Amino acid sequence: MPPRLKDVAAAAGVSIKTVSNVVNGYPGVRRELRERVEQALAELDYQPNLNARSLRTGRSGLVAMVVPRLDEPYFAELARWVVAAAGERGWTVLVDQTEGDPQREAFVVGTNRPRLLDGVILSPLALDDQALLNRDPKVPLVLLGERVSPAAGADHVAIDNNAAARAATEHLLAAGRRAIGVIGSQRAQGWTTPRVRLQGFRDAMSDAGVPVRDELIGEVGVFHRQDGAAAVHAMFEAGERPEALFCFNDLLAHGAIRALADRGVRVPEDVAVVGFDDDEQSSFSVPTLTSIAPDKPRLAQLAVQALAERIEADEPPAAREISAPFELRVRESSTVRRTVGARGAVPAAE
Amino acid sequence: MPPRLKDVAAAAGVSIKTVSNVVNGYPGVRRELRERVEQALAELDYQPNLNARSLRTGRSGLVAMVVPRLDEPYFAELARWVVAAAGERGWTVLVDQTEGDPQREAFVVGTNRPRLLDGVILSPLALDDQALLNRDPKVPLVLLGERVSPAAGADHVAIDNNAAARAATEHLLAAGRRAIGVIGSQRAQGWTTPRVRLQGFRDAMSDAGVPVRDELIGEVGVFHRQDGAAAVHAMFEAGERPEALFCFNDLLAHGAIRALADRGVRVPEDVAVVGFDDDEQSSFSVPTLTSIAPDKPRLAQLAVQALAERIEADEPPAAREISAPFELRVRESSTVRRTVGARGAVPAAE
DNA sequence: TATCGATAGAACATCGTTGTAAAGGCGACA
DNA sequence: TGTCGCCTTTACAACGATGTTCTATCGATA
Repeated sequence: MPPRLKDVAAAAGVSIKTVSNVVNGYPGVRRELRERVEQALAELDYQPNLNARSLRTGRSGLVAMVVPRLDEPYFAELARWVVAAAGERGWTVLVDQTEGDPQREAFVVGTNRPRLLDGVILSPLALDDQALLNRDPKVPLVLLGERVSPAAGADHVAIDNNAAARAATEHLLAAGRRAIGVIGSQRAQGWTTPRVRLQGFRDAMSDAGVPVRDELIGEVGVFHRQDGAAAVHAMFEAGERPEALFCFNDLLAHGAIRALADRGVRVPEDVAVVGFDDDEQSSFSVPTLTSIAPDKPRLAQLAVQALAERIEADEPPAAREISAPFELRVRESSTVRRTVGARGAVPAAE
Repeated sequence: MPPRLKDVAAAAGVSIKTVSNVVNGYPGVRRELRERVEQALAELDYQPNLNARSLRTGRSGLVAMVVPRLDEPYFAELARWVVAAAGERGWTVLVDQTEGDPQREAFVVGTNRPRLLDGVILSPLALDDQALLNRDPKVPLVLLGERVSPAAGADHVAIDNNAAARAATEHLLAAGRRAIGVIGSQRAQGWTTPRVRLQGFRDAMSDAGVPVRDELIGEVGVFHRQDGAAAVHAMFEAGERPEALFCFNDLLAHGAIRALADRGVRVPEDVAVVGFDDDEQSSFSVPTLTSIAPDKPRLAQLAVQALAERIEADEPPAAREISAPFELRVRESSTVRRTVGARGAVPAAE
């Protein structure tokens, strides 16, 4: 029912191919004809059929952004920037969620969602090297966040997690805290992000000559608020009294702060808390949360750019390791709370 | 390069169409042949080319979920449920953001993203009736959330905003608060959601015989945290001292609570706060936030179902008004705070 | 004026799939 | 044994777009 090239061609009195040439901006169409065709295009309100075009050309202009869960603020914010960056290239983004299921992640990279996608940006949680090696090497793939083996032929875009964890820890040390714990270790799973962050923490503690107490390494199942709260309760019920907690993401930190409030423990007076991701909420929570802020727009832009290069390349290029900057945003949760009643600075608008 | 029906047919020694029949589960293929074909399918790891299929059938299995911003928790949670509900129907969801731009919203409904989509679920912010009337009536459309004119030939799925606002207000009245304000009025824009919620508030106040003071109607530009904070600061700087604030979404409420903390005003002792949307954060904030909780999984399911019915119908059915349940979740921000030091109940896991 | 070259436009095949219609095989009945 | 009819399978066209090849037209030059 919608107009086709054929209809436009009939209206303008030219061949189908000439209309196609006009639509695609090819040179070599006489001005007079071009104008006639353009008028017909406008009159019929022609819209190309993308399925037909992509069947013919092999390009769909569609890329997938795959995250564990859309309702985790970090991924939602990241997705927002990826959609924006992809839009600038004329791409449309299809967002999918894996719920952290390894099978679904493997599916995403293993089969080119039947030829519908030009490429995939994946934020894996559970994906292991094996699944990546089994993947279809024809699907341009960029990993955003979690590191997997660099041998897998996919670019990897992330911040330097070790350096970021060190920065967070050094900040707490500089504030005079010694009994520093972490929330977010995941010994059970083989995932790399928590491992790298934990290593950064240990490095900083070791450099400062402060011992790490294993009892202050809080284990979690996943990185959600309730896991952060549960880890804090477990730690305190075991009799531990940390002076500071470095949480491996902001959700864990908010859960931890909530649990501390439930126990009547003051933040930051009794326990300083630092998070990771700098979710927007962290600028508004009570107390506001000190956090590692990855440059999300830049991460998204780099991922989209890397994907574009892979899509356009004839031969799959070698896997690259691409790094984005981060910064530590110091807020109330790790500093001495300002006097109650004083009007604080308005949190920086993001 | 990937195998086509043609390749499978050659491998199995049958015609292309027979393979197609097997792939699509049509009856009337002899068992022996079917098994031979299935084996060939498995050996070649055949995946149908969706572009070709959809060019031929006119169905793509792709629907769009269009929201203002993915990083607003309410929309992110909703999107999560929509993706899940659509997945059960075998659909893939393409998530897009309008940033609240009326032109982009109009574009979404005005042109069938060149024939790529089977349908659209739209959470509009700024869309007006005019744009809806101009839309392409061929694109199955379901509106999720904001109400627009029912004449526009699109189904509308939402909770009863007036009743929800009344429930929130009555809860504050029942707690003995009288000087109740709202945060989230948007007189400038013509959007309906804030208008309906404001009306529900006025209705409840009027029913209770409590006067509404215009100075306590907080205007905002958009529904973000910083707007909630700014509205509170403006209200207090004008010398107002409300006993309670009904915020039109949770982001506004979190911003408001932050602003109250900056001013040394206690929540809920001095000011009770109620939000709307029941974002996950609201179960963990300090204080936890009382909020209207729309049944999001149900909203998503109803929207997907309504869309499916529209897609399958030959004639566009009449526009329907579909309602989902909500409930008021009472938490710390509107009740007397429990004694500091006591261990509170663990927030209900979602 | 005749020939050549360059350029604009058209005809055709093709991408991978599925609907339609026709062909093929088989058993049953007369 | 011949014919009819049913059921399975095949051949063909079509969805809408684009790359390739070929033809027609025009102006310029000898």
